[in-house]
Amino acid sequence: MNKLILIDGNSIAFRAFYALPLLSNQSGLHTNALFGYARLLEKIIEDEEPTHFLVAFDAGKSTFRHQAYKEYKGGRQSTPPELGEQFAPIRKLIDAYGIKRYEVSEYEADDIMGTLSRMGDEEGFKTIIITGDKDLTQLASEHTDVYFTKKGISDIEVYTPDHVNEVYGLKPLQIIDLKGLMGDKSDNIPGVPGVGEKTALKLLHAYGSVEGVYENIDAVGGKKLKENLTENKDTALMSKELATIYREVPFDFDLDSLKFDKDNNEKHAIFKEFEFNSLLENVDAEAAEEKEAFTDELTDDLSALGKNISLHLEVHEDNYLFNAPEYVAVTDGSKTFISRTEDVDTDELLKVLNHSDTVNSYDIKRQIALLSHLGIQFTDFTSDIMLASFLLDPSKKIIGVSETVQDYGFSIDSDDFVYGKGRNKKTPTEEEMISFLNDKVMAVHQSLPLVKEKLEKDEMLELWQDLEMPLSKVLADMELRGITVDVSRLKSMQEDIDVRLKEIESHIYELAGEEFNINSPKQLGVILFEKLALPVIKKTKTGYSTAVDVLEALLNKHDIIQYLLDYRTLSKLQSTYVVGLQNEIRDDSRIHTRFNQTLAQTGRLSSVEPNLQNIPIRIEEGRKIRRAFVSKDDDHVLLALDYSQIELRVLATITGDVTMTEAFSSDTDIHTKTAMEVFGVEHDEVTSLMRRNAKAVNFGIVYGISDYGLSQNLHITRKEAKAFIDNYLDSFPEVKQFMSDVVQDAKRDGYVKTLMNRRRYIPDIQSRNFNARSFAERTAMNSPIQGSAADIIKRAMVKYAEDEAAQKFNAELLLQIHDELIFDVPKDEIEAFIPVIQNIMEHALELKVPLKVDYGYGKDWYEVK
DNA sequence: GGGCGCACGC
DNA sequence: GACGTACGTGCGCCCA
Repeated sequence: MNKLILIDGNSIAFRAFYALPLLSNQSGLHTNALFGYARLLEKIIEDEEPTHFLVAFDAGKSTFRHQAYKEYKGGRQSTPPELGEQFAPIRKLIDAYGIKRYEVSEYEADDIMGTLSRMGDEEGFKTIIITGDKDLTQLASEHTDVYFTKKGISDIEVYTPDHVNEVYGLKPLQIIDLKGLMGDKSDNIPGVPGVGEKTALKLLHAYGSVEGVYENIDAVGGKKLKENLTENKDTALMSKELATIYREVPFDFDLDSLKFDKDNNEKHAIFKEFEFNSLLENVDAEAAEEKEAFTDELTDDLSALGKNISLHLEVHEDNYLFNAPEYVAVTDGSKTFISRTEDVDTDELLKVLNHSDTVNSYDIKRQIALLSHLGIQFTDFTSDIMLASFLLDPSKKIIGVSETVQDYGFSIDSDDFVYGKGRNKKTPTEEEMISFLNDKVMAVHQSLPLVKEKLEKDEMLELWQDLEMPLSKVLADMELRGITVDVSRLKSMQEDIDVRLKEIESHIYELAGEEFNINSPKQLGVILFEKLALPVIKKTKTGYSTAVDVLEALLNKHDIIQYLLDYRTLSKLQSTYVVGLQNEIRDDSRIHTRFNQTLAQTGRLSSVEPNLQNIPIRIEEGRKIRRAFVSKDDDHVLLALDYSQIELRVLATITGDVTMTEAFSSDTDIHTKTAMEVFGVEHDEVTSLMRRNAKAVNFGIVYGISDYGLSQNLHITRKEAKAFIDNYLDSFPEVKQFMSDVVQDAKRDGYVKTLMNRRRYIPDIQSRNFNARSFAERTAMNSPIQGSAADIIKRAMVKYAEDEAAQKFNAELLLQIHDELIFDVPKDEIEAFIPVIQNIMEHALELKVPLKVDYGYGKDWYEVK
């Protein structure tokens, strides 16, 4: 039987809001009404199993009732902002459930529901109306129940005609007469003065309706009551009319279009956004029950698979470099091979891979490394779902196959669910793994066409196929190769620093008058700002700030400060680098970092375990760490090549700024040139201070910092910083134009893009919050610059790997540090190799200005400067 | 185990 | 005037 659910959208929102304490999610949105709503929807869907569903909202401020009586619904308290902000998300929530919603000016939700319930009655539907408004009970009928939410929203009172009779001794339609006589405070319906519920019911029991009361007015007892009734006859009749739900709203849709399918929804994503963790678990559990989604044929014969396959090697640990795969799964979309790794014939597997037309996967870099554990050298993957997903929206956190394929409508168990987390960690049985991996590899396989379609639509197919995928293979090589580290150099540094730290420590204790944990900002704060009573410069959320800039401001106030600064520098070196790096050296005397290709919003890479993109260089003390990174042997050297001012060259290209383009074309020092323009002086008049200021402004442009950030860098006021930026923009009008254009683009499209079409979505560009919007604007301005620079060096890496001449050399790419590449090169090839790689880098992408690559080489990373 | 303060690079 | 201000990684501390 058809079952139609009609929800009174606004009424339930209010009920849910007042029923629950004020919750909010991490982005600061209040979510209590939303949560109550979601819980109600869950309950209704579970208990009632509706076939048709609609949520009706009040839309118009002026309905036909207002025209009849302008005070209608007057005097209502205004909606609290904490609830107001939830109305739009509530609509989003309803959409995510796949539930239709409707609102129309002129009519109220009551009228929409009244009309639909009439239509339902006529067509033999069972209809349930859910509301927090008793007026609606007038709609109860043989086929229509009215669910009234009492205190809270989960406590429901069901109004059938019988129950209306039990409660009021009336027929449902007489509710209108009841309101006509007694009025309704909440809707500002007046009714008859002096007539409350008791009197009204008495009158209706005797005379049936408002009209009946007046037909028998002489029989009405009580002088005052009769007088009131007589004097307010018009009001009573009007009140009745106002309370009458209109059941002939003209719709441009029929009941059929309200069809509801509980399995067709996007609940998972929306629960995540609102942080409804308890509901999320339900969704995951449901998904687990339905895990027979892919009931496909398992085969133990790899060679039985077709030519278009997806491969997935599974190991739970993050670090694929040092953990061998436990299972191998391969599918062609209809037959799937799954086996424990030790039972796989690796020769057979390699043969199958080599003879396939296409090999699809999720995270091919990981797969390449895992294959190498099996002695299989295979890199010829044709697609990578993970990389695609990242390109489609880099703000989406890449977690795993399950979370990614969710976007393409596949619901499979998450890794966290299968392997457990924290104290619930578990080792799944082989049977569980086979079922899990079958889902996983099938979901990866079946996502591919959808992924490609989206990439095509967003014009990123090329970026994916010709840049990110080949880059993944280059990065796999680099990770597997590692960089040689001379542990003895770190050991001797460690001993040296240990001695010096102890020495500094004793000075600090002496000056403080007691021993304490210098590494604890909390304890240090007490010493400095309470015991030594130094002035508090800055506070953090949790107490006194003891950051470098604070300490520097206190330098001349107390002798302890210099020791603290030295201690900080040395202990950072010791813990993170000298000791930290030793812990990462493997049996091959090398460090194997991993590059994350799907994290940084701008398209940059990042590096973990360890991070080799932040090895000290600025301070001599720290720079010595680089002595530990050495060439593979005495016949090799390390070669470092870095792009000079790549971001500003990109900026010159994107904006077409004439002055800047000219400066780069003639290889002028860009910071000096900037100073000349900003300060309006000749070349020889640029002081070192001017150049430093200009350099900081350029830095700000590249990284998208605010006037505040610039003021902090230069130790000037925000006003002065703003003046610098304004001067800069006036000096480079094309840059100024670009900055305003790109913000407009972001507003229009919702995203900005790089020279190679990499996107970054900027939703906050529309924000009413000044800070959020300002930040979004700077992001819009900066992302194309930094992102294009990332595109360029990535392209250089790929071109290098694909360049026949370059590959003839025995050079090995070791590291990428945003604008720099580090190679290990045979000594006898170095002179010949440099121009080849330099040329590749400088022509990775043709800009309007030349790209310039500087280089240095030596026996270790310190020497390459 | 997670949040925070801090510091390193680009 | 708004009130927190490039990104990312990793360390030690501290609290649960």
